[in-house]
Amino acid sequence: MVKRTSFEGDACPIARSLDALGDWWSLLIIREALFGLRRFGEFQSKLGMAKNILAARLRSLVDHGILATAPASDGSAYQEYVLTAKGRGTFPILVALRQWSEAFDDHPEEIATILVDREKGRPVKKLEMRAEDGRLLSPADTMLKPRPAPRRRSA
Amino acid sequence: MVKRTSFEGDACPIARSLDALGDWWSLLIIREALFGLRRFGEFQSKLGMAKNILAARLRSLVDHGILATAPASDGSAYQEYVLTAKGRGTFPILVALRQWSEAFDDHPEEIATILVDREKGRPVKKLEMRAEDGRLLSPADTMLKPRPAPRRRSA
DNA sequence: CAACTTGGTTTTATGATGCAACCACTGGAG
DNA sequence: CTCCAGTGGTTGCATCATAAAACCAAGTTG
Repeated sequence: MVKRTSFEGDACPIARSLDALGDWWSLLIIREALFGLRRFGEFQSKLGMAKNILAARLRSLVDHGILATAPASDGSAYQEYVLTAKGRGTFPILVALRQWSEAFDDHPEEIATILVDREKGRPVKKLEMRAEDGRLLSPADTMLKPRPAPRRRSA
Repeated sequence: MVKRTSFEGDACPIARSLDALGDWWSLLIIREALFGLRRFGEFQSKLGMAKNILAARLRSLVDHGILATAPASDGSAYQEYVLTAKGRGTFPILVALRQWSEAFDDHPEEIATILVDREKGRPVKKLEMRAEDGRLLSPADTMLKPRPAPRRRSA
């Protein structure tokens, strides 16, 4: 098989995430969905992507439990795509991508929008990694540990 | 053009990030680099990917300023790939991907490792989005604002 | 029911991916 | 110096994914 190597069975959680949303469009679709878009045509016109690709991505996202199809909403007999909890859970990923771009992009002046706290209108703070007790952690302060064996009985 | 639509010129910072590291391998390469890998062969054997793809990805990452080639390190005349500051700055993205998988994966028991605080050996806290003043923010507490116009003189 | 919109699928061309084979250079043994 | 193994790639080819455009069916509107 020459297929595009799926990471589904991989033990690395990063690879597993990428398997679900590591392509060129999925995260952008989710971004628009978080923004309130729900309809096929809305995604298509906002993102300017080919309709067949959009259809394939939406199907994939639904299969992965990131989007769900809702029967209606505005009365019409059409269908909508709404984020599940799993889908909304990608928000930190999007924020991290955004902040990385803001911090390191070679042409930051081309970035059109900033993410702000709705109440104050001020930019949100950079994401920080903290220990359970609240200490700020750098990458070097962390390490990977094997996952503790699950309790042997089915649970 | 039928090309794989680059987002380089896009105004959305998420798209810009994805343009640099939104393919199937780049983030995994960065992950291994953060882990300490530096040599072509190390990446190749650890990730099990084709050498031509690895070469292309490394070149792309170097072009994007995420990796840099260092002349040596252990005396041998070979070359190494080391993360730049921009590359190390992707750490929150990787953590966000990892945590998303930990929180929402359908088969979490297959995840082999957990990210822990080196000092205490306890899992790191989930990433949180906070306002400038420290208030915890949910996605709904945020909004996008147009970037303030840059000071008009070249600066 | 005719025309238009919405939400797709099909077709076809091209770029990306993956594997294997091949090649250049290093470094060491004889 | 020569031979040989290991490192670090590149090149060809087969296959897959992507993109654009054409097509199409159901819903909806007049």
